[in-house]
Amino acid sequence: MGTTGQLAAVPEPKYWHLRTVLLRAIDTEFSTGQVLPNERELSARFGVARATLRQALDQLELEGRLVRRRGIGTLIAAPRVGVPVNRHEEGWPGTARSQAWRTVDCTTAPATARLAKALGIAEGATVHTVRRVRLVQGQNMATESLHVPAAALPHLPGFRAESDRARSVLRQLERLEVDGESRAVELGVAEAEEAALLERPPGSPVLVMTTQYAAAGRLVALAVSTYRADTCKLTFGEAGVVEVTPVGAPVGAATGAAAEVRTAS
Amino acid sequence: MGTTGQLAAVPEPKYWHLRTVLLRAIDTEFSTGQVLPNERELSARFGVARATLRQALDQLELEGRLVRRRGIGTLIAAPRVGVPVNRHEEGWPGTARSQAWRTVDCTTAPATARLAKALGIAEGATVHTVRRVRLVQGQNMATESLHVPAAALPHLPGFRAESDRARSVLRQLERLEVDGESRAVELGVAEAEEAALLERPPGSPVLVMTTQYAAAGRLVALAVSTYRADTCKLTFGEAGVVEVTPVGAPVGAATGAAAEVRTAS
DNA sequence: CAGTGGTCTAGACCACCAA
DNA sequence: TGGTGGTCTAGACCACTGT
Repeated sequence: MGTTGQLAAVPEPKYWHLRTVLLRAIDTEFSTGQVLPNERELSARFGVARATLRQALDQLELEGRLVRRRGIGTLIAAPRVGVPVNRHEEGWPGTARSQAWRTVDCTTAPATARLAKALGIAEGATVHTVRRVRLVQGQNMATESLHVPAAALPHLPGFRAESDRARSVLRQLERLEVDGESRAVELGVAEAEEAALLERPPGSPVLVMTTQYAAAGRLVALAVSTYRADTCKLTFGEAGVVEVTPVGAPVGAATGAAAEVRTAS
Repeated sequence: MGTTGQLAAVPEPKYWHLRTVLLRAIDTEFSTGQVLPNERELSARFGVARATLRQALDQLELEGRLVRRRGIGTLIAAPRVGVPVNRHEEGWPGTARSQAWRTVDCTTAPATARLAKALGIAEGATVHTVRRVRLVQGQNMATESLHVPAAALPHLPGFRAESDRARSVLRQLERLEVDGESRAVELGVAEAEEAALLERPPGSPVLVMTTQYAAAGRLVALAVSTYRADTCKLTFGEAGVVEVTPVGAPVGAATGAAAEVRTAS
């Protein structure tokens, strides 16, 4: 970024060209955690309006390359964290490192039309909903709403305090023999409470993962998880693949490198 | 949207409030394919600058609720298409409905440092790369670069024309007994050629899926796929889950409904 | 051609943070 | 308090679309 940033007259928009220039600078002249010059200076240096510069920064932030902090500055982001979303590794309550999840609250209420349809139950049927937050490296990385029809948990003890009920629901769920899950992943934005739980402003991009858990041919749970898209990379592992040794290196070792192939090559 | 759009003094930004108002209008007063009033009229109606209105529309477009077409207008988007990304259903070359993929080109070249690391092979080793485009309902929904070390395809016939070579690589790949795959999904933006293949402007959000295929303990292929985030919802099915009948409805039937649970309950 | 969204500008003020 | 990013404005011009 030593140049004064000449922006030749090109057919592509200025902000896109700017993004490219900045991206190269990030890759070659900066490292994680460093702060970029402030927006007013950058826009002056490149001879564009601040709004145009910000459009370029918006792109780079969406790509997870920058983090902007009000009052602080614009920093180079750390590479995205690979977050395993396999039930047997992380997702299912109580399994192994389940400390990663922190229960926020738990409600028991009749299903709305929407929820009933998604769970394949009658509208108004009782459903337990556990909201949780997933912590990765001490950071809130995801929120989840876990919906479980009361009918799927026949042995649930009677009324309890909210935190106890949440525990009970999760424990009962563990005992079911879940024999399959089907998932969907799409792009979304964090709204009010969700955004607050993720410690991000409303409108922040998230990866929305919808998981249906089946046991004995029945749909026993529906989880809707929202992962911070800026810092997360969802990884779907298969037990069969991990730990084998390919031509040169273990498959696991290549996992990190694989995601970087797309850029520049 | 009958009101003149009073924007009370609220702690939240105008564009976010606007988004909420527009979202409700979209849900209640418009249907797929309808065109919204133009930006200048909308901004006047809500008493904000056009740039502010556009910020709200940007959000709704990111959520896949709107489609903006230059020269035409802003339309209500169709619900996202669920795209199966299971190897046995769609992903693997030649399997079942493989007509869905159209080969763009095929190159054979020494691996760059980056690619070599991701494939676990030596830098400079020969790698076949097949670029394909995935068609869903006649639309280009994804691009893919499939990297295969030449060493993994010992029986590949000698030199051929490009299109023939692509076919050969895919066919050889089918014959391998792939016994596992591991995936990662993250948010990205479409760059130049990629954007062109997806028929979207540069900078459009995409879901980047990185898949490693293993056979006999070796990493035999690396696929980097970019799916249009505006119109795609990636679905990961499991053979075990589909076609069972839960309490009220088949699991499959609930798949579409599940994704809508997040909004408004 | 007239109408649409896409880009860009120059400036203002606000909310937040560190010192 | 001074500096940062976040929001908002009013206006201009461009690129693309259909008639």
